[in-house]
Amino acid sequence: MATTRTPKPREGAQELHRAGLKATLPRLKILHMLESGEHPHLSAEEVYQRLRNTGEDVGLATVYRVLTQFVDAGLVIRHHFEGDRMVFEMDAGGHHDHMMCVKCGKVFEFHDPAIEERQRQVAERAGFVMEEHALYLYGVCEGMKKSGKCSKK
Amino acid sequence: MATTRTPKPREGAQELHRAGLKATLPRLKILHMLESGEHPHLSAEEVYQRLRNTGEDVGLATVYRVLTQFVDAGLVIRHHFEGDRMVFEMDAGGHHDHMMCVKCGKVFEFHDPAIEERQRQVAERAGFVMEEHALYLYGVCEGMKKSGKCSKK
DNA sequence: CCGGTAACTGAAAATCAATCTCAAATGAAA
DNA sequence: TTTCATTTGAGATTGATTTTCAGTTACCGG
Repeated sequence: MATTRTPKPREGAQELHRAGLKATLPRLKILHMLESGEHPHLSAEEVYQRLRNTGEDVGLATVYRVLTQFVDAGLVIRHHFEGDRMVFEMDAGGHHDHMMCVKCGKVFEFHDPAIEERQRQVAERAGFVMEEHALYLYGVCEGMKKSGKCSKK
Repeated sequence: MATTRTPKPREGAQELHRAGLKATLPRLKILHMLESGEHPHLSAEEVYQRLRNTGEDVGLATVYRVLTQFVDAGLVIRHHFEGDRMVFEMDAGGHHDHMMCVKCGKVFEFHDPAIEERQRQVAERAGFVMEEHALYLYGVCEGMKKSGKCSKK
């Protein structure tokens, strides 16, 4: 009766196994954090800090390793914002590009089929087989335009 | 009469002064290298190496400093290719985006007014004041598709 | 043409993000 | 459980870029 095994998040385990990864604690924790959607875009450092703040004991190296594995497994997408450290985000399927506020770091997402199509055409015209693209817009978000302070970040 | 490149770049001095910078040897050398257009996209390391190969005696730190000053002065544009080191290019005025071969590193330039316009619209719709954007396409260039070897890089 | 002075430079040290190393810990399968 | 390959954490390492600082150099005034 007292089969009280650790009452842990068995949910994510499936996902990890499907990806060919053992369902270890660090991996489950990180997967959870990204899936929660509370902070869709996180750097390795940020993931690390948040885990620590929650009292978890994971190494920074592990965070980097795991995030890279998630990217390789197609679970997560990695972004390289201008000059910034890299940030990670769950791959929810629907492709989208990003717009970042240079004042507060807030990130907006958007998708524009017309732009996508033009990109394809441009690549083709140049004799390229396009594999991927990175489109980032930088500017000042509504909140920062006036108030000078932004809710996010 | 030979209107070719001035062997001793006294020309650049004007440009530097206009930018509020003293016309020092390292700066003139670097400006010249970028202006020559022989290699439109160069990393700090590459600029440094090329200078050394020409027998010039400049420090790597100086190359980095000068390039950053040029960027701040609006003379040069800095790019951050996916995960790569940053590369610099003269700001010739006409804006353009880049397409890079993931096999050989060759860089193509292109400009698509339609894409630019859509970007502006997207930003506006999101309440952003767009300041800049970065659009990079990655793929396999014509040369690499077949031969497996590319003239460039 | 000749200083004086602030700007500039090179070399070495410092930073910073990201990766690697390796012994210890852990997951999963028998 | 027992085993064994995988995974982890801490710290060392790398590689790019930045900073520090003492020694130059460019440029303005005389």
